[in-house]
This record gives sequence, structure tokens and C-alpha cells, in this order.
Amino acid sequence: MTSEGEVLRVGELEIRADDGLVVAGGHTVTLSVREFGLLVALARRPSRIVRRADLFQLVWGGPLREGDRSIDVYVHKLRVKLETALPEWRFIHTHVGFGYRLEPELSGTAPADGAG
Amino acid sequence: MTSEGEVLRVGELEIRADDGLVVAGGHTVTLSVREFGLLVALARRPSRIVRRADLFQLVWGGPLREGDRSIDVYVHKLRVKLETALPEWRFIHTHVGFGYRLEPELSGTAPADGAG
DNA sequence: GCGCCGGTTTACTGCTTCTTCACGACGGCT
DNA sequence: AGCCGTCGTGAAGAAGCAGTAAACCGGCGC
Repeated sequence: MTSEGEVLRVGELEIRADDGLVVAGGHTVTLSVREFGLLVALARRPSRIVRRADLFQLVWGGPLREGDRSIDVYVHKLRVKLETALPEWRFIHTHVGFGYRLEPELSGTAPADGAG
Repeated sequence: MTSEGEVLRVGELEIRADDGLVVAGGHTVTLSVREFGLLVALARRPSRIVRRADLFQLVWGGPLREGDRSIDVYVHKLRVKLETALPEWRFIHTHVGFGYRLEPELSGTAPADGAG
């Protein structure tokens, strides 16, 4: 009965893909269906850029229509919730013109990101 | 023998699954068959989300028919009884679109939970 | 037969979630 | 500098889902 199904881990995040449950540092994070789907889609390709069209296909289940901003809106919602749960960390990184990348990174502290 | 059968503990709740008995803080809580079944089904997956279809299968013993609201009704009944027994605590948490999760949580106190 | 009790179904209400829109910031290009 | 495409963000309306009360139904004891 303790079979846990698919469990994705990204930094302090524990994502139970089969249960619809996310735990951040021992606390349960409540996500909506879309938010959760988006997080799972990103978490399955950690540290890699996932194109917007691919995200839409995975979460919404259809082709991304021109002018559709749903992804932007839900990336924002997800960021807010993740930041509320783990203020120290940033998870979702934007790659303009390409897509989004999920990777834990300390916020506030200057990351070794091309700086230097 | 001191074998007590299956005893589930969730916070102040002590659920004697084989006896059909629930004790909350030394006080016995009287539940009907359905209420008890529901509580046991949730208590066997503590801190995890149990889907509505799974709950129905476990408690009612059949597939959840479309439009059936029995689960909602019994979750409500259960909440009322648990809250009467332990007003300080909330046990059953709703995850819209996913299911329910059993976990003791102080009412009124907002945990670090991005859920809004 | 009648009332009680638990289970089931229905109806109404309210909140959550989803979608779309609007405006502004940012960066690249001319 | 000005224009344009992309993304961030807040808000409004619509749709879906859950909370809740009450009606309805069948078994049981009086």
C-alpha cells in the first residue's frame, strides 16, 4: 500500500505525479489541476528548456493557438505558489523565445549564471 | 492477547478499523457505517490525496457513477462530527479536481501553504 | 401503521478554477 | 529613438466543482 507511484524531486520539491500532490519542505502545496500539470511537465525535463508548444500539448492536450497566453498566466500562478512555499528558491526560469526551464536556484544570491 | 487489530492514528484520532470505533482525545465518536468506511479509507493513506473514484470504490464497493454526490455528503457529515469532537483541528482537506487528503491541521492557523 | 435511523438523491448556493483581456516592461532591430 | 514581438501581471467574466440542507426511501422496532 505504500507504493508511491511516480515521484519527481526537484530541489526541495517532492512531486507525486500520480497523486496530484506536491510537498515542499514538509508542507503540502495545494495546486490546481492546470498548475500541477504544468509543474509535472516541467519536472519531467529538469534543467532543460521545454518549449511553450510542448508544454501546452502536454498540459492542455492540444496545439497551442496563436495568441494564447494561458501558459504565461499559469507559470505566474505556479511561481507565486512555489515562492510562497519556498521563498529562498526560484524554480521556473524563462528563456525568451524558447520556453521555460525548471531548476532550483537560490534567489537573492547572485547565481553563477554567466556572471563573471 | 493485546492484539488490537488494525489501529490507525491520525493526530488525536484513534481509529480501530476492525472494531468500527473512533476515539478522539479520550472521547468516543459515533459514526455510521459509511462515515466510518470513509474515514478508514482516508486514514490508510494519510497525508496523501485519495481520488474520489478510489474512495468510492473502497467504501461503496463499485465504480463512481457520474453525478453521484454521496462522497461529498459523507465528507460533510464526517467533518461535522470530527469538528464537534475536536474543534481545534481540521482533518479532511479538499483538493479540487483531485480528491481529499486526511491530515491533522490546526484550524485558524494558516500553514505555509501556497494554496489560496 | 408510525416514527426513527441511516443511506441516497436532489436542489440551491458559493467558491475555485480557467480563460481571456488589458496594460506595461524588456530587449532586439531598424 | 521608435517600433515590434515576447513575457509579466492584475483583473473580470464564465464555467466547473464542492459545501450544505433537505427531501426521499427502505428497514426495524413499537
